[in-house]
Amino acid sequence: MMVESATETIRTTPSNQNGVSSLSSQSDGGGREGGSNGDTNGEISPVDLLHLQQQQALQAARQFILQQATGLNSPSMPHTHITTYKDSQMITPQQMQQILSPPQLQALLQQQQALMLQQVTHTHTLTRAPHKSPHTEHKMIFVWFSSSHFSHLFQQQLGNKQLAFQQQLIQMQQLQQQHILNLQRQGLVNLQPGQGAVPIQSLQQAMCPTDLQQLWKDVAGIQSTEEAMKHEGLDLTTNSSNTTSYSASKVSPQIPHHPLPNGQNSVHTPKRDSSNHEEHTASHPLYGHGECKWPGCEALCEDMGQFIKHLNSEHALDDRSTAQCRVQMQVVQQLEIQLAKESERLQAMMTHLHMRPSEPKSFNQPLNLASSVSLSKRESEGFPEGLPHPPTSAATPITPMRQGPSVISSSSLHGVGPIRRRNSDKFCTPIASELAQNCEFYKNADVRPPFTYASLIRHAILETPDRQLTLNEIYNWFTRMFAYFRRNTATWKNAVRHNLSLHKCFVRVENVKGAVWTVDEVEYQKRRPPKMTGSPTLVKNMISGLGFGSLNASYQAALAESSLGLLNSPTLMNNSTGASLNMLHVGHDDVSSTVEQVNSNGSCSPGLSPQQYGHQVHVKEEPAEMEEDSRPVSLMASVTQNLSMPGDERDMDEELPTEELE
DNA sequence: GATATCCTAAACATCA
DNA sequence: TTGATGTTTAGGATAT
Repeated sequence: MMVESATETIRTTPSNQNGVSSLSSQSDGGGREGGSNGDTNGEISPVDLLHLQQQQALQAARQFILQQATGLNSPSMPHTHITTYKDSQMITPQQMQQILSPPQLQALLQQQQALMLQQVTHTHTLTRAPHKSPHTEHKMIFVWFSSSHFSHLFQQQLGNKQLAFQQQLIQMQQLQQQHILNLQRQGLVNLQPGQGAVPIQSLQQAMCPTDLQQLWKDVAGIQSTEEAMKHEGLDLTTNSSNTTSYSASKVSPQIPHHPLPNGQNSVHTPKRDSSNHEEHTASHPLYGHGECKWPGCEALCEDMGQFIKHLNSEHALDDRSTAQCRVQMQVVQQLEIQLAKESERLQAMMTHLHMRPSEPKSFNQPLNLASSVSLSKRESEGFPEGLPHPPTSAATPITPMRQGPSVISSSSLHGVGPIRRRNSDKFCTPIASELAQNCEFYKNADVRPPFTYASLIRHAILETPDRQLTLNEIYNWFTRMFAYFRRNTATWKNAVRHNLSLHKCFVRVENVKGAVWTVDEVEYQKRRPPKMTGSPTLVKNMISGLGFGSLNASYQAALAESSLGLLNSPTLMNNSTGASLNMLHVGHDDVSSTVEQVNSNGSCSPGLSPQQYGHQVHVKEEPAEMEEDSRPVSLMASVTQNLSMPGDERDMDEELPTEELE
């Protein structure tokens, strides 16, 4: 048996490693793929991209020269831009993956978009005004001044005065190369020597999505500068004749030029208050919140009419608009490519995770699946909008990686299982919600649930209307809910029996139909170390600082908030009566157990009175008054109870009996 | 390192 | 006698 146990440990450990490695590989792979995207995809010509880059470099250089000629001291000397990645707000690919959720995925896509833009507009940032935040400045390391073509042009064009600038460029170039080499060593950039472009994904971590607008502005700024230079007789465009120009003639015919505002026929009433901006947004995708949504514009327009005028005057068909449109098109294309790849990866992941079909085992004892489902729904409804909702069906699964709850990504796949997962099990993982959300996953995947046997047993019992189960029913619940428990029968059944006998919280009751097991919540809560008592900050820190990486930040916040709600409740904080209050150890099995109990026993079981939650018949060794006090420790339920019964004072933390476990 | 918790394994008892 | 159920002990692993 020990051998079996050992092998099991070995078996689960790799699953953990696989999970981690999959995370890593996913992220890393994404980087590689992203990098190759820009190089190999057929929709965006690498030549075009390179030309675009060169053009941008030239423009930046022109602007730089202009500043030099006009005595402007460039605020953006190379050394001011090249910063170490430690300075940036980088996160590791693993971290990024762990926190990845649908909304975050959206942010990631935006990063992709920003990176695309950066590839096109990076160089001009060298001349950026000093007001630019350092966070953005550090991203300007990837420049393409190394282009020999660029240098050659400068050799021809620049006079003696510009030679100094050229030397500066060379220095910049060297610094950039050094930095790229450093990045290569860090594995952040997969660059071949002499390769001009940096893989998009490699830039990902150095790019802040919030700079997207600024980048667009910068694109516009370059164009404006170019126009200004033309006016000042510094037009160098003729020297870049062999580079891709932004002129309309160079734009591919299939490029959907931005619909000209001339054709707008939906001019609305000229004056509208800001509350109607959403309507405007709906009427024109480039107008919203009283602003022009043209990339990099943000011009304020009071109404649609003004916006139309603005659109006609500022964003007419010219070189700049065409270039911006082209860039935007590339952004979209890149996003589409990336989305396709991510979707494909997601599909592969789901296929992998569900490739093992659940065993065709019939369960002849329905165990309140309906209530479980309804509970699941209620919990899901309780999730903040935007939070990832785990799979509710095997047919439409969501990759566990995206799940906010820690079940799969941080626990199961990490191979810790129900065993020795105190952190998540006690403080973070709401069993009910986790099970509800990942119900199908656990039913189908041979993944060990990250809960203790005691927690699972308790949940199984509390899930039933009468809060009691026979041993066999508990068995069935385990096998029904978890594919993992459909094997290793002897092991876990023994463990179940062991837990039932060992823990005082499980009370054996002689019933009509035989012996059933119930849960003594008081005892169950006694098991919990009196943690997270008092300080809301402590609660939040505990929740957020326990290292369950996959736990969505919002989800953590939600949990913390729910806990805070309880802890901040004056009525709850000023309790004083005895036993029931022991239940309010908010720590332990879960801040969760709070949530979990809410769902299991509180609002989700309308037909069940609080008293029913406790032991019902022939509870051995339990004081009669216990039955009344052994209500669920649900935070919400407690809050509700306290609100509805102001006189029912309960002590939350004080006078908690010391550990008398076992 | 001590302690607590949890898991696993196993032996044993009871009962239908 | 057998299997299910229940109790208890022991040891290892992990986290605090």
